[in-house]
Amino acid sequence: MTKKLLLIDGNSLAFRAFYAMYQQLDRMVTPEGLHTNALVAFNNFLESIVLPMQPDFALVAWDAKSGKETFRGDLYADYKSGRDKTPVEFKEQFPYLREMVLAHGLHNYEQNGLEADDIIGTLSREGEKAGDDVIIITGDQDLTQLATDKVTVKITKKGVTQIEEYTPAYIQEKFGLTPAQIIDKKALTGDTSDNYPGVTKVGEKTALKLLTEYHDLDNLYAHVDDMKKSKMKENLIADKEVAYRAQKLATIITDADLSISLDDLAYNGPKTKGLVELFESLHFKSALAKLKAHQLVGQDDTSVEDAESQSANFHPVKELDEAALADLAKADTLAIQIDTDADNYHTADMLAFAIGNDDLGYFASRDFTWFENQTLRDLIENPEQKLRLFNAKEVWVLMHRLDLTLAGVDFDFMLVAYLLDTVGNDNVLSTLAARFGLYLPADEDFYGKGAKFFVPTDDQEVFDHLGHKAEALYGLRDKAFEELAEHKQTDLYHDIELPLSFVLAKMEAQGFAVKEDRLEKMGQELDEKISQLKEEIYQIAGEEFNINSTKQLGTLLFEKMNLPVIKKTKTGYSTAVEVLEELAPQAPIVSHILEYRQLAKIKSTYVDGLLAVVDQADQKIHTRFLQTLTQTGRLSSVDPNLQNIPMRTEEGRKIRHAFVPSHPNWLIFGADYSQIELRVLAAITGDPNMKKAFMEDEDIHAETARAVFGLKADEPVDANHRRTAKAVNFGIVYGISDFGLSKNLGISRKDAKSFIETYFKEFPKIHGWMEQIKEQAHKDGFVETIEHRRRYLPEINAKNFNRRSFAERTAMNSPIQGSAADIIKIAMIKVDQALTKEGLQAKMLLQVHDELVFECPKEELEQVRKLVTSVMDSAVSLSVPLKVEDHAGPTWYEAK
DNA sequence: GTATTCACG
DNA sequence: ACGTACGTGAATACA
Repeated sequence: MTKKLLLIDGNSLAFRAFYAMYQQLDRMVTPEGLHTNALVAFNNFLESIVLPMQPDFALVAWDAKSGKETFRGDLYADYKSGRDKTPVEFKEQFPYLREMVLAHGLHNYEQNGLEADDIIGTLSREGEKAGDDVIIITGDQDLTQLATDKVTVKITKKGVTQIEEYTPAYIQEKFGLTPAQIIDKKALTGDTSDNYPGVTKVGEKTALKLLTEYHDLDNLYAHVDDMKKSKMKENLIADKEVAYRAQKLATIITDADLSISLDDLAYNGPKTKGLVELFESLHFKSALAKLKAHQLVGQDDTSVEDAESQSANFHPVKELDEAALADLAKADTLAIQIDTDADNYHTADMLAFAIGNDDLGYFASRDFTWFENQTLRDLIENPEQKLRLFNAKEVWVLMHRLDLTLAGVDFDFMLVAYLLDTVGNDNVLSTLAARFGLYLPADEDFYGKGAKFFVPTDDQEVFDHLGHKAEALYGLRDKAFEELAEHKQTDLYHDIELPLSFVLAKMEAQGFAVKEDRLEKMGQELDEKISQLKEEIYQIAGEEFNINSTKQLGTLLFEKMNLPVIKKTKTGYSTAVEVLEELAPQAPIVSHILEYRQLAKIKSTYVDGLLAVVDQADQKIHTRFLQTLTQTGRLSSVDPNLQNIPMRTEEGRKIRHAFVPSHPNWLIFGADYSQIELRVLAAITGDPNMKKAFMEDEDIHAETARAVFGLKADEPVDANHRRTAKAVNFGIVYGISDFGLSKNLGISRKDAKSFIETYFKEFPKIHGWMEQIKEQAHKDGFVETIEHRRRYLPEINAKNFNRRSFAERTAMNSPIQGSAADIIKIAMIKVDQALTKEGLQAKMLLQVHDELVFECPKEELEQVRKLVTSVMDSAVSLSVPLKVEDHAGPTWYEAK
């Protein structure tokens, strides 16, 4: 059988790898200070390109370390000179690249006096002679000269994992040249990157023309005297020696004397132990996780030698039976895992569950009628039996669907992992467990994703998958709690996040009642207006086009109508609102487009979008709050997002008319914190001027205007001053920059800068805090909220100005936004407890960052109002009062 | 899958 | 000199 020989151009690929991930250079550093971007990309290359090839022989060729001492350097002193110095961040990765090659089961080779090309050239001819199929992988087009019917040259394009295949036929098609002519083309043109010249004034085009006519360099010079008189002819004759020197420089050696032969290059697959050690030393968490998980699933074949069988460390997983359940029912502590076939646990099908602990073992089943069994029901509802799981909120809702109330949760690994590190959190058990050195196959690998989702037909495989997850959860608890304690986050977890997850679960299960007919009627009215606008737009444009396409709209406005280009995106013209608003006075079509956009958005996202997710069983919308997603501690809301229902425009706000109480004679009640972020800022900075404004319950933006514009205490503040001051306050909360403020206010950067300076003079402690929090971030690498919620800022010390600046603004914003999030979370837990304690029927439905929405019987309104507002404004004790405003009405429209 | 736009706090 | 305001999710177009 034909053997496969793989030859890799190490230097050119490593170089590509380094620059492919150059943007991430600052982020990819080991604790020891080693940059790993090229290593990561090179590893991806080896895994995704080399591994699947399964060659019989494989070699990575490297340039000799002393680059100049090749015959090419002797031939031309300036060969490859004038190149930029190799960055140290790249150089330091070289030794590890070679180790990586070995660990992946390939061989390294380099030889004094030779470049990687020459090694590859020589071995490719040897392989060809031996009848092998030869594959060369490189980032350098020069190697295409080696292509033959048996030798394919693969060149990476864009990074190192996308590849273009060069066969002689493809080279002919693409360049119009044979592989040998590629050398002669360079003889004529020279090579700027290797810094040697060709014939004067001959470039790509001329060379191609000459080679088409004369085929090769020798033939060209044999006939050069017959050429018509021209400057080019003179140049060719004058530079004949230069051309032949360039030809030699460009020719890859194919008969070098190497101290290895093909037989030394046998490839037997990756060396698992070596890879594990390397990945550990390089802190390649995800590669390590993948590797170990791979072993666990048992997908390893002979290509992996001495695989340590980690799966032996897991208990066997048995099918649940009565006897086992009886034992489990007596246990104090258990881990539980339930798998579903989709993310949305309100509607997903439950696939299987596993339960157990290290003493009793792990048991699983695909039969959910087990949850009709009283022993299991009692276990789920018993607060004394401590459960360890992943995503308590999800499990609560799933149990709720089975008419059970989950109790006794002690350890929710998803919450804990989020609190420990929001940055690395992906809400996936397998990757989070890997951070603790515990390796599991990922659900995506086990089930597949999207259209390829498939539950293995072998139940035992499924039982193992779930059982191992349960066992991982059981084992992770102590170590994870220990880290929580080190972060001083134990209270944050026990007193805030864990109780909150049940409050949220109840809110989600409760749902928000929706009048579908109101949405439908709005939809019809919108449709009419939208088609009218569409007609008018087509009329003015003089043609029909897709108004939703920014590309087509851009062509119309900026090419056909020649309107001025205000802003560009990376793919073309920007047609965003601020651009269109600026253009509107110049062309009447633009205001029509703006109106069309607004209405189309309302129709598609809100009318159609919401109608599509109304639960037909109860005419309610059940969102999911993501509790472990945002970097600041806020919640987010999906499927649908009920935290961005329109409010700012009347047209959009009407959507809220469709959100109603779930019972007749009930009301929607909303309570929101007034200026919570600025109050938090005043409290944590302790700035006396800002605190005073809040303690005296002044209009904060007006007071800011007085301070910044030097007005007297009783002087009236004009609207413009107040607007400016408000923008400055916003800017302060976002981590101010003069650029951002100037853009927002449409003023010069100089003016913006002077506003900020005056602001900091008037509120000196705010300035002091801003400086201090940045310094702390630089020192610690993270910032914290009032409840010790932590946000790491991996780019706080980046060399790249943009990335570093962004991290610094984040350092200022996160403690403010995050502390506000802490406060409303505490309030939610307390409100929930108080409503229960008072025996009220009112239900909390939504949280929108600084606002809570309830439904309650009309008769309860006054009591609920007092209870909610008082709990909210006393949720935490700050040196600044919290203020709560409230509204009530028959629909959500009126309750804000 | 990425980019753009726009809805909210 | 650098060139961005902070935090989200969903719809649509387009490759």
